[in-house]
Amino acid sequence: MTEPQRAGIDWDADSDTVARQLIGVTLLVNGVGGTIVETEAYDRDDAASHSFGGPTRRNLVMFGPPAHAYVYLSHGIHWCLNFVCREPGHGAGVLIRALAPETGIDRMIERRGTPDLRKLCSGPGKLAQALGITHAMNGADLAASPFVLLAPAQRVDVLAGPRIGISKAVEVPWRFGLAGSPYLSRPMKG
DNA sequence: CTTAGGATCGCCT
DNA sequence: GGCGATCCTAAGC
Repeated sequence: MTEPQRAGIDWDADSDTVARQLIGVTLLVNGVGGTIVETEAYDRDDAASHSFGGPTRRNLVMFGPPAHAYVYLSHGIHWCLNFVCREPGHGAGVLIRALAPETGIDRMIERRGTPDLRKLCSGPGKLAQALGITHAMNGADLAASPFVLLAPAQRVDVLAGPRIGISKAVEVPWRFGLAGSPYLSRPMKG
């Protein structure tokens, strides 16, 4: 096994900085994945964040060390993948909302039950299903198997806008997307 | 113990 | 654009 190229993320930075850095990074889980095209930042002093109000049984991983996976069940149906950031104990994270399917596409089609490439990973619940993310990966180290993070091959054009599906702090522009990508959960304005 | 409400998705009109 | 699925979490009594 060759050592995978490191993505070079500054995990100790603010969650919005990390969310922006993650656009263009290649994410593989057990060899399946592609280029991250959409993320959202969440932080402790953020009414829309699970970590708002301090540690609980569910959000405990958000208060652990950075560069680890925080996985939660949404609406009793969908698993969603987050990357913890900032210093240990802070309670910040980045929701991985969409990626461009590139590696292990057959496996993703099988898991999602559709051959439509645009429907494989264009949303946090779809992405988790396509990559085989479950609660078993909650708290897992992103620097170790089954995760691989690779730095962008070239400069990326990142757009920012309001986050999706929340009822508080709706105007905070902490959603980031790769400009022009057909694999976003929804188009970025501008 | 009870209950309201989700960082979503897909099918319906 | 609207809504039901489905179940866990956290807060309230």
